[in-house]
Amino acid sequence: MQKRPNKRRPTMLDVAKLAGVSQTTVSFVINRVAAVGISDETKERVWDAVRQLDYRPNAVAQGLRTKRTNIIGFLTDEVASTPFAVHMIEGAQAAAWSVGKILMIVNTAGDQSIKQAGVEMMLERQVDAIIYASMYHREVHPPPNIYEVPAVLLDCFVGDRSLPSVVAEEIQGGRVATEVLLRRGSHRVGFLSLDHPNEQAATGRREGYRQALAAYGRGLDESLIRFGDSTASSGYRYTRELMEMDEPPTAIFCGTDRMAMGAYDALRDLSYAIPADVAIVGFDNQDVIAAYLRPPLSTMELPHYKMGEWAVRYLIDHADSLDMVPPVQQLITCPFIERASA
Amino acid sequence: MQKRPNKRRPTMLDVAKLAGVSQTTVSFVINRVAAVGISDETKERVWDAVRQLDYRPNAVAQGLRTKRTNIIGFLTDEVASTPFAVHMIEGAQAAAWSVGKILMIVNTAGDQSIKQAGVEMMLERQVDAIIYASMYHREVHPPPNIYEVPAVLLDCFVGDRSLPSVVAEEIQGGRVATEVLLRRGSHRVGFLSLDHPNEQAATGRREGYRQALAAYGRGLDESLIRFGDSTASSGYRYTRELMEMDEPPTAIFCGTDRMAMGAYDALRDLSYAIPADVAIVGFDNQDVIAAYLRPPLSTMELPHYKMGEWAVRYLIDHADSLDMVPPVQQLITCPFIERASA
DNA sequence: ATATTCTACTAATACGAATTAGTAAATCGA
DNA sequence: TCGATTTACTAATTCGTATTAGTAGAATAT
Repeated sequence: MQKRPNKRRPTMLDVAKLAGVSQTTVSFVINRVAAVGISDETKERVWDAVRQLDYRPNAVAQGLRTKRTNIIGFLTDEVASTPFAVHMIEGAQAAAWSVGKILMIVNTAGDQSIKQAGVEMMLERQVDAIIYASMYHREVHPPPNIYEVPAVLLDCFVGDRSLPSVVAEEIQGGRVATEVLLRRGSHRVGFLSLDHPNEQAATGRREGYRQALAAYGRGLDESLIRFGDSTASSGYRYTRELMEMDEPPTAIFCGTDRMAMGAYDALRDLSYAIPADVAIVGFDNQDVIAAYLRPPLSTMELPHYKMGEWAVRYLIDHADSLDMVPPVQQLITCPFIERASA
Repeated sequence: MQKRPNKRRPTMLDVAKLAGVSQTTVSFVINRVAAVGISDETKERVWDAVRQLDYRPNAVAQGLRTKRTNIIGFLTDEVASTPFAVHMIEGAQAAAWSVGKILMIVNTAGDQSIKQAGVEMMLERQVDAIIYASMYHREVHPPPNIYEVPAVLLDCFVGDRSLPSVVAEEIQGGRVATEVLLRRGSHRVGFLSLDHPNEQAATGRREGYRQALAAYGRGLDESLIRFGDSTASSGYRYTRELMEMDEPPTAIFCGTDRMAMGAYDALRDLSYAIPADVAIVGFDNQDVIAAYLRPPLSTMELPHYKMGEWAVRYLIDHADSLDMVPPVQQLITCPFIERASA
């Protein structure tokens, strides 16, 4: 049986009585209100009573009175498909915790009506702000009632840029990844691209690839590019295609680590050594995969944790001034994680 | 700029005025209090006013008055190290959502003092219940104040069984995994075991392995067992060791999918075919890995989602009776996911 | 000595909803 | 036909805290 004491929790009034002062005084002491004079002796008595009763403030009552709940709503779409993106939640949670706030999470599983209801529920619960997170960088269409409260978009953005947002710098990531490959002397750099035409995660990395090539005075050779989804199978298939060309690439930039996982298998089946014959750079730095492939995968890290942190910090620092300034569109750099594949 | 309307949200009193009734009546209508007679016509007027003003109840005020917040606290340790375990959160969230409740998540990053403070914060916020989740099955020591509120342990348990808990049936999982291997005729089944002596995830799977062997009339051959941590490197090293024995195993039960990932590499390096030469069964059914190894990995699924669901359902169904019954220790079966490695 | 300013508190109220205890008018019962 | 019900509401209170507006009494100023 659960030994749960059923006695009513003490309130400020209980503390006040025990300390022989008014509830008002208790409130002043506990909240360290400086503008009011309370003798040290009284303060001591109050704190003693607090300790004796194990008094704990009722955050709900506080919330009602002050109209601040110190709760930040966190709305996500499909976490399932991208478990590594939970680092966004971790980052946000840590940042919130460090300033005494807490996250209320609703996972909408990609269902638009639940999104709407999710925002609605958060508003009912008087969250101080909302973070609307996508599990991969793309345009989103949050329910309109999100504008009722300070909000920031995490790893996504709205078409009219009417909400602040933090996203990964996909273009820079794509560029750096490609440059790493180019720099080690590969003249033919293949590219396994994500095929979603309207998602930044796909288009940004592609643009970065193009820019790097251009910086090295090369044009885009369409025959070196393949489009697929973010799976190992897709990576396997297209890597084989690439390597079975007359003049196969000597390096491949894989749009995601999962594709890289497939690429590894294809190269192994075709007896190519990594990185000796073909160098590989991935994207995402997905735990569980990147560090454990053999050889360990060099890849671009998606700064999920940092983005999560940034989102809540921004909310906390600019809660009041949000409607005074144009919504920031923040980019977070993707660091290159060097391992052994390039 | 964020187009955030600053007008005060309407309260019940505003609705009441517009509808020409008392606040009490509005409350009765909105909450469909049957015991009180309200004419249909009046109800209509109230609902009209609600719609006109876009009235939305203030859950904080409700919480203060009713002493139920419909918030369930969810305390986790290191999510980071086991991203696939977020399915527990998903399951819990979905179950909560389906009955109008919501999750408040705090990630303690394994720090005991934060755990304590986390529970404290949740109690301050008047959560209706707390779920204390571990990212892998083991004994835990939750802060004592958790007993102040209905609580259940998720993928963990306390030594004195004083709290209800849901965990994966590790023994059954280990047994089934081994039986699958035995059934296909392998006479020598190797085992890559987790080396944590006091974690069920380790000991349970080991015990299952032993039971299966016994059921087939075999004893434990210690030479076929290796102890390592849950990484691909560890899986690689010990699989090589096993396969370089005089009489190598013809099947290997890997304590985790990550170990299996390493085992695949080792077998490939030694030119053994999976499953023809060596059959493999993993454990966890970790997304991103299991389905994408080549050949796809047969493995035991850790029923994270179900455990998460169970936890909140249990809390909801038994909230009042928790202190009347001995704490349930619920086991959830690990299903075998057949793919191509065994 | 008296008006003024401090010092150290307290009384009263508000936050937004739920709920208990009524109440006026209509309906019923015999 | 007159008291008893029933119907359809409303007034007042409560939840636990923060905050504004006071208020005695002591210290200071003039």
